[in-house]
Amino acid sequence: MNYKVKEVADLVGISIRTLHHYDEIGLLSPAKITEAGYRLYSEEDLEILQQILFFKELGFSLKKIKEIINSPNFNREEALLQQRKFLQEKQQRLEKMIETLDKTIKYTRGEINMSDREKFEGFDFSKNPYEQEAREKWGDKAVDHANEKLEKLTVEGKKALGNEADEIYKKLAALKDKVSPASPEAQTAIKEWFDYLNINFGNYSLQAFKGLGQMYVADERFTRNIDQYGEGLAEFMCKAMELFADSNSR
Amino acid sequence: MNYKVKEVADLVGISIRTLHHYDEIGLLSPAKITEAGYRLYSEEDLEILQQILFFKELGFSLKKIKEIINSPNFNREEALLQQRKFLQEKQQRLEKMIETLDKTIKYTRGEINMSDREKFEGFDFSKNPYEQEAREKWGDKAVDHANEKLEKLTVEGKKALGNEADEIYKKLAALKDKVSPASPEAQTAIKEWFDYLNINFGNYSLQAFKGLGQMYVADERFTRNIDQYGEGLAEFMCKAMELFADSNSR
DNA sequence: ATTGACCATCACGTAACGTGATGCCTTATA
DNA sequence: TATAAGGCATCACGTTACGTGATGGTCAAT
Repeated sequence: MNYKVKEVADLVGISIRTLHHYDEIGLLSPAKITEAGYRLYSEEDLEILQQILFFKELGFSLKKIKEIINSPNFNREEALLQQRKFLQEKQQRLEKMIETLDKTIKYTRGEINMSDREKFEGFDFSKNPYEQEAREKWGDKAVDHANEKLEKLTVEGKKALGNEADEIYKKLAALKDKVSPASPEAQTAIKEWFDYLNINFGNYSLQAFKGLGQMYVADERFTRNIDQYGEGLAEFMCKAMELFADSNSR
Repeated sequence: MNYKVKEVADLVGISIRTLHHYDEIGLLSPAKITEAGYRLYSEEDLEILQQILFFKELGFSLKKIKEIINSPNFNREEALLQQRKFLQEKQQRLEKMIETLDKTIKYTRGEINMSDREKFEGFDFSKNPYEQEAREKWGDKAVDHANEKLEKLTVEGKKALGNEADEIYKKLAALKDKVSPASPEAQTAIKEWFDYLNINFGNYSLQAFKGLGQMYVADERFTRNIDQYGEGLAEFMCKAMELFADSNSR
């Protein structure tokens, strides 16, 4: 049920260091940690890891992957279907490269002629060709949408005093240098934030709330907006939100 | 006829910086440089670049690629055929990943069950799976390392008589003007050489053995050393080694 | 003669780990 | 039950393959 680092590494064919790294950057943290500090990965962790590796195969950066799987409108099945499509496209690219290769072989034998352009058909090392499409699905539009609201709450909210969000931000900004994210004061303020979001925008699950917090630090646009209330506020909130979600679930 | 950096970059789909980088590390330097210092790439340069990118697609490091295409026994057509094979293997890996993906989709829908092992079929992010094979074809550090020792064996071996290597060299030197490299006598002596190398230095594949033979004539230092036992011995051995490798591999 | 697109060379930055070094944990075996 | 081997953890610095400006020369067209 619970895998240790080496077991996971051997099972999926990656290095232990890679797992450490993913933990470090918060991309994939093990479900449990023993008293001795050993990482224990659950079956669900494995499934997230699978997702991560599919995206990696497609050339996404870890940062992007993190954004995607933490996106509020990320959907497992949709992602899998999308990845299927991408993998097929990649296969076609490979097919084209093989054709180019075949032509080149004939060319070196002097059997045919080949233009310089033809010599590079199927090649595309420029940019990740899938990113644009993925961005439309999970990235900017969705994020922008959430961000728009947030911007109203931060930038304009600053002017519109008496705004509840503004008050909460200020309260948190004042707390962030004095107490830890785990402190009762911070957790109380974070609960206000949680309730505020649930009243004003759809309903946030604890999981989604935690994900949102991670977005605050993962996505620059959020970070910028939030940090207007004080440098490091985004990070402080992220931690507080995670703690809040973890301690209130189960 | 002559392409400037941006033209190459656009044609191939890589960045200008990449070309600069390849020049810096001596992987691909332009055929010409203008007075003003502009890089001008020839058609041949493009073909080398194509080779480089094929290898890159297969996950080889730039260092490895440099070693390969500078290897004395590098052969353009052979490389292309090898790459074709590798690309096809990669395609199959992708195929497997897609199958895994399909299974996973069904699995998330609860239609089927899936073991943790199955969830990662087709994955292999561990090591470059093609490197081993390429290593045998074009040789690598391990071979180079053994070659250093070999050099000592030829130079110093002459003095340390009774040395087995010395005996084999002498036997071959005596044969080279009397029989052909394909003769049973020569092949028997060459087999002794092959066994000797395998006993004394790691294990030589037949491919590596053949490559080593080609090195004897391609690299002056080897030629000089070997030919101390008799003019033309290096060439004789090269042919004998190639025949030995080809007839024993089937 | 000037402008704008292109070229060059630093030189520092970054991503995704690799690679020890050092020390605690655990488990099979004597 | 002791002990040794193998696994795990955390630094912390190294590496690969470029990205990203900054700064300044070059060239063809206006």
